[in-house]
Amino acid sequence: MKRIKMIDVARAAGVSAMTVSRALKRDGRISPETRRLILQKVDELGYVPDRLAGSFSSQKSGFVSVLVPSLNNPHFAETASGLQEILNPAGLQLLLGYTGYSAAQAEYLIEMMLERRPEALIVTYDSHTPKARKLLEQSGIPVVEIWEMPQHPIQHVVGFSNRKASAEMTAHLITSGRRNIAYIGECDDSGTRGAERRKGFRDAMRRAGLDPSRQVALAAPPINMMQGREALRTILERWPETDAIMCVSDPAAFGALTECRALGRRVPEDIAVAGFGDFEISRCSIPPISTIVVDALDIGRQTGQLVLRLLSEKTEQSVYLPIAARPEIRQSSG
Amino acid sequence: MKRIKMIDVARAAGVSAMTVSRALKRDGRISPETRRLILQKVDELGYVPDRLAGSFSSQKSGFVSVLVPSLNNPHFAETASGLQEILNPAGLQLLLGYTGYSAAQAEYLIEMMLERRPEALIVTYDSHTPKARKLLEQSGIPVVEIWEMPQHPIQHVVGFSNRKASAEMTAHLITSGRRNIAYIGECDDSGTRGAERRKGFRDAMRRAGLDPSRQVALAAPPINMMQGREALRTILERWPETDAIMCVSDPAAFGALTECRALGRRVPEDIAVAGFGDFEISRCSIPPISTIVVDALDIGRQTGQLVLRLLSEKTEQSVYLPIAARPEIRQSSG
DNA sequence: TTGTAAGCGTTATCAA
DNA sequence: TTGATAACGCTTACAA
Repeated sequence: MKRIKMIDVARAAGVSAMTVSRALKRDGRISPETRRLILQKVDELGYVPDRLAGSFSSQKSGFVSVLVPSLNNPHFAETASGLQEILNPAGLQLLLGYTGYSAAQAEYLIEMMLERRPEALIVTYDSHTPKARKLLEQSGIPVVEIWEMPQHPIQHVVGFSNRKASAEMTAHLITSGRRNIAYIGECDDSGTRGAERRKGFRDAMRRAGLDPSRQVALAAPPINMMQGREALRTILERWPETDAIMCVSDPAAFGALTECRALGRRVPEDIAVAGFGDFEISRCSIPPISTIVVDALDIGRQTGQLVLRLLSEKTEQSVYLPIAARPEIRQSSG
Repeated sequence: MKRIKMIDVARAAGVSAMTVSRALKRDGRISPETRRLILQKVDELGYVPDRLAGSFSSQKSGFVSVLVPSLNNPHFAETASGLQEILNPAGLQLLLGYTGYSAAQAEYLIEMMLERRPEALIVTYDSHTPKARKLLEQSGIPVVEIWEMPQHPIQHVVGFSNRKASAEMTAHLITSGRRNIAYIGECDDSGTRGAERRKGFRDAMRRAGLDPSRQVALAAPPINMMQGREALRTILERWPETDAIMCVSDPAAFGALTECRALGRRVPEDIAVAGFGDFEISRCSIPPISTIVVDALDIGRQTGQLVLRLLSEKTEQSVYLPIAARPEIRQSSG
C-alpha cells in the first residue's frame, strides 16, 4: 500500500510526469482534455502531490515564516489571520513561531525557520540577539518587522511608534487635568514594544513638567489582568495622590479598573485609567477604557500584501508602511 | 554570492559531505576532533542546512500539522504553546492552520497540510466535511483529535466531554436552587464544541425536570463579550423570571455579568452566572465567574508527548487520553 | 570513523 | 502541446 506518485498518475493517464505536473498548476501550456483526464485520474487514485519534493525541485518552499511573541494575544492572533488570509490564496503557507517574549527563543526559531528556506520572514518587533540580527540581515530574503517602527530597521517595516502613541494618550490625560499620573508597565522589557510605551509615558510627562517616576513593573511581558490589579494596589500605597493610571496594555488597565472598583475608588471621578491596544475588554468594561486603537488585522493584511509585492518585484529598497495608532477616548479617562 | 552548501563546508574541512552531515546531527559515529573542525567551518562560512533537501532525502518532513478554529482564543494559543514546547526539542516544527470555525476552510487546510507530508496531524474537534474526514482517515499518519471526546473518533483523542462538563455546571446551578436557567450559546454551531455544551445544558435541565428552552444564540462561534451583553438583554426581555445564566464560554459570561451590572441586577443575588473555560477574565471580574477549568497548556503537552510516542512506537491501537474538565465554583453562582 | 554511490519526487529546461 | 533529461542538496545504505 504505497503512496501514489506523480508517475503513477502519469501512467494511468498515458502521459508523462511532466504533463501531470503541468495539469496540476493551471500552467496554460496544456490541452483542456488532457488536463481533464489527468485531474480525473488524480481524483480516482487519491493522489496528493508531494510539496516536499516540489519545493526542493523548484527551490521555492512556499513558506512565509512569522515570529510573534505570543499567540495568546488577540493582536498577534489577528495579525496572523490577516497574513493567512492574504498569503494562502497566493500559495504561501505560514510557518508560525512563538517566542514567548524571549530573545533566545527568537534566535532559536529564526535559525529553525531559515533552514526551511522561507520566501520571506516576518518578525514582530522585539529585541534580537546579535546572532539573530545577523541571521536576519544575511538571510537573503525579504524581512519585515511589524508592530513598531524601529530606530534601525533590518529591512522593511509595517508598524507605528508605540512610544509616540503612548505619549499621546498620556498627553490626553494631562490635558484633561490629571497631574499625578502613574504608569503600569512590565519589567525585563528591554527592547520590547512595552518599553517604547513606557518611554512615551515619560516623554509626555517630562514635556508637561510633571514627575514621570510613578511607575510600577511587577511582571515580565505580557502583564495580565491580575497583575494589573496588584499594580494598582501598589501604586495607591506608594503614591496615594495618584489621579490617573496609564497602562502598557488593556488587560493591565482592566485589572487596574477592577481593583479601583474593589477599593471603592471611582473611575474616572477619582482616578482616570487608560490602556493600549483596543482589546475587547476595553470596549466591554464599565466604564469603557480609553485606549490606543491599532488595527491588528490590517497589519497582517498589509504585511501580506507587501510580502507578495516584494516577492514579485525583487525591489531592493526598504519599504516603510505606517500603521495608524490613534487614541480613542472613552469614559474611563472622563 | 551563492548560498553555502554542505559540500562547501566539506571541502573547507577536508572531509566528505557525509561527514559534515554526521557532524551536524550528533550522530555519534564521528570523532570529536572532526566534528569540532566541521562545526567551526560551519560557523565561519555561515552555513545554514537546507531542511527542504534534508527532509526530502530522508522522507521525513519534521512537521506536525495543527489545526485550530482560532488563534485568537487563549485556549488554542496555550495548547499550541504546549505542543511547541514538547515537539520543538524533538526536532519537530508546528505547521499551524487556522480554520475560523469553517469546515470548508478546514478541508482546504487539511489538503494543504498533507501536501507537506507532516508526520502527524492534530485537529481540534469540530465538524469535518466528508472529504476532510476521508483525507484524515487515509492520511497514513497519526491523527489526534483534541478538545473533545468525539463519538466516532478518527484515531487518537486527547480531550474530554464538553457536554458532560457543561451538564455538571448546569447541575450545580440547579442544586444551588436556581430554576429558571437560561443559556447563552452560538448559532450555526453544528458539530462544534459549543453545540456539545448546549446539549449538556439541556441534559441537566431535563434530568431535573426543568425547562431547557430558554436559549439565545445571537452569533456564530466564537461569541464575544459584547454579544454576551446583548444576549443577556434579550434573555431578560423574553424571560424576566430568569434567575441564572449558563454560558458557552467565559467571554459570553463576562458580557452577561457586565450587562447585569449595567441593568442593576445583582450577581449572584438576583441572577447567577456561569461560564466555560477558565479564561483570565473569569478570575479577574467582580464577582469572579464560576467556570469549567480546562488545562489548555496540558492538552498541548500531553498531545505532544502522545505524538512523540506514536511516532516512535508505530502503535496501531487508538489512544484516548482523558483530560480533566472540572467545575470551579466562584462567587458569580453563589 | 569515514567515504562512495544511489536515490528521494518533483520541476526547469530544452527539444520535438 | 508534450516529452526526455538533468538537476535540486541532502541522507540512506553499504563499503572501506
